[in-house]
Amino acid sequence: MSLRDLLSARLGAAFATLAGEPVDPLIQRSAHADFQANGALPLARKVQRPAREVAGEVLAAAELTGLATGEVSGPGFINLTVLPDALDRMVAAMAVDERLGVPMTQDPEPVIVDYSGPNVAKEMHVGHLRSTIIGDCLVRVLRFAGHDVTGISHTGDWGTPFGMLLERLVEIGEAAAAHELSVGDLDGFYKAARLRFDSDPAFADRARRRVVLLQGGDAETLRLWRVLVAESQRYFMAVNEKLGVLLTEADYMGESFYNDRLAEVVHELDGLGLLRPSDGAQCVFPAGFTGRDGGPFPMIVRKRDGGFGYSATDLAAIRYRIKELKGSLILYVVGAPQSRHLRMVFAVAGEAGWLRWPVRAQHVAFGSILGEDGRMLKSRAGRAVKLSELLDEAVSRAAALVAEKSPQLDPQERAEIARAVGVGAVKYADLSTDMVKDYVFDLDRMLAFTGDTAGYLQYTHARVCSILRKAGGFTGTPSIVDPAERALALELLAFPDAVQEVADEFQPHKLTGHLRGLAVAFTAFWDACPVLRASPPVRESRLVLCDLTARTLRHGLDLLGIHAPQRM
RNA sequence: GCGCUCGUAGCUCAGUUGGAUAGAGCAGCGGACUUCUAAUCCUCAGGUCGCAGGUUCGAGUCCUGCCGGGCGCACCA
Repeated sequence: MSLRDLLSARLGAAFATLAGEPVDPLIQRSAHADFQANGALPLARKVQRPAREVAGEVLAAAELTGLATGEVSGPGFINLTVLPDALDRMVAAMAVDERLGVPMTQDPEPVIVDYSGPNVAKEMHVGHLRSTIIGDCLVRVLRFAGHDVTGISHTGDWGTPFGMLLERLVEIGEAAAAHELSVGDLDGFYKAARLRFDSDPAFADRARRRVVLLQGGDAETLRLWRVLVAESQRYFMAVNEKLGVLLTEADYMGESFYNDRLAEVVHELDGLGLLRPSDGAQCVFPAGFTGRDGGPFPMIVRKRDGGFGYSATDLAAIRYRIKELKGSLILYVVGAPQSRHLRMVFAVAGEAGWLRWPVRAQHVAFGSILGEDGRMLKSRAGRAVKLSELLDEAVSRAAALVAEKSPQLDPQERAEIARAVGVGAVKYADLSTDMVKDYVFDLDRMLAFTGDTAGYLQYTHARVCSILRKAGGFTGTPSIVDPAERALALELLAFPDAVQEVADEFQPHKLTGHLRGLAVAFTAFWDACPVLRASPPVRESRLVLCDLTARTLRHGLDLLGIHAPQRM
C-alpha cells in the first residue's frame, strides 16, 4: 500500500465512523504539509456543521500513531506531516521490493488493446506514432499492474484499394514490388498505383476486376495479396524494432481476418431485428445518433452493392474480442476523429447484447498531429513525415549531442545512447501531454534535451548510476533527515500512485509528470546532499535513496517504453 | 445547422470526483563548475485561466449562453 493509500485508509476509517458511511478523505500532496485531506469540507456541508469542527473530530478519531501528525488548517483542511520513522520504514520497504511498491491488481482481467493499426502498402506516418507509442505504454502499464493484456494491431489489409495495389504489383513484377516495399518506399508504391488508377481507364478496369477476384477468393490473386501483406508487415516490424515497442508479428490481425465472420455478424444482427434496409443498404440505427438532416444516423453494415464496409469489420472485431478472446476491457487507441464511429460500434455491440457489463469498451482518443501551419497533417495531402525518417533524424541528432558531450565513451556505446535518447525524445514528447489535445509537430522541440524531456530523465538516471558505480555497494538502512532527502523520499513513495493512475485512467502523461517531479527532486538532493563524501551511516542511507531513484526512473521509463542508459 | 473536442504566462503545456497564494519547461534578465556527470542548479520577471452570467463557504474545474480553432455528420477506411 502506498503512503497516500495508507493515509487515506486511516483517515477514511475516521471519516466513516463520524459520517456513518464511507467517505473519501480526499488526500493529496500539499504545499502546506506533506499531504492534505480535503474530505471534511464536503462532509461538513452535508451534515450542516462547521467544517473545522468536523475536521477536528475526524483528526481526533483517526489512528495516525506512528505514521503522521495532523492539524486542522484554513477552512477545514487536515494537514498531514509524515513522521520521520514512518518515512524511513516505508522507504526501506520499497527498497527491498522488486515492484517498487506497485501492487498487483486485486481484479486481474483480460484486457485487449487495439493500437498502431497501419495500412498495408502505405507508409507509417506520424499519425501512427501516437497510437503505437500510447498503446505500447498502456500495454506495459496494464501488464505490470497484473492484467492479462493482449495487444492487437488492427491493420488495414483489405478493401477496394487493393485492386489497384495488386494490379500495380502485377504491372511492375513481384520482385520489383517486394523490393520497393521492403526498403520502405510504401508511399511511392501507393501513389504510383493511385496515379495509374486515375489516369488509365484500362488499369482502373483491371483494378476493379481484381477486387472482385480478391473477394471471390481467386487463388493467384490471394497469393499476390499475401506478398503485399507480408512485405508490408516486414516493414512494420522494422519500424517497431526502431521504435522499441512490444508488438510482435502475432499481434497483427488484419481486417481480412474477419472476412469469414462478416456474413455471420450481419445474420445475427438481422436475427435480433436490428437490421433495417435504407437506400438499398443494410443498416443498424443505434439510438441517439443523428445525421446532418437531424434524422436517425445509420451504421452501414452491408453496402448497397452487397459489400461489407469497415463498420461490419469493426463489429465483427469487437464481437470476436468479447466472445472468442474473452476480453473484459477493450481499449481502442485510435484518433479522436473516429470518436463517433467507435461510439456507434459500442452502441450497436451493446444493442446486440455482446457488450454487456462487466465487459467494457473504451475509446482512448488522441488528438491529431498538426503541421507548423496548425492544420491537420494528412498522409495523402502532400508531404507526410515518414515515421522511420523522423526516428533516424532524432537518433542522428542525439548522436551528435552524445559525441559532443561524451567523446570518451566508445562508439558502440555512444550509438546505443543516441538511439535511446533520440527515440526516447520522440516518445516522451508524445506521452507527456494530455493526449486528447491536438499536437503541433515540432522536431526541434522534441529533440531539445533540456527541460521536460526524456533526455532530462535519462541524464538524471545516468548521474545516479554514476554515484552507485563509484560507491561499489552498500548495506545500509535509510534515515531521512535533510529536507532534500525528505522531498525525494516522498516523491519515490508516490510512484505506485502514478502507475495506478495510468492503469485506471489510461493517461500516460500522469506518469511522465511524476517521473519529472522525481528527477527534479533528485537533482535538488544531488546539489544539497553529498553522497560518496558523507560519513558512513549517512552515506549508506543516501545510497539507498540513490539506488531507489535509479530503479524507479528506470522502471518508470520502461513503462513508457523508453530505455535508460547507465551512462550518457 | 447538429454533434464531439479544445481555448491557462510571449511559446509549449500541467493543474487529481470543486479546495488554501493558478504551477512547470522553453525563450528573456542576473548568478553558480579546484566539489559524486553543468544534457545541471539558483534568482528575477512574466496571468482579465476565451467572454458573460449562474450554482456556493469556495469555480481554471460544475451549469447556461455566446466567441474562436479543430474534427465529424450514408455506403472510402
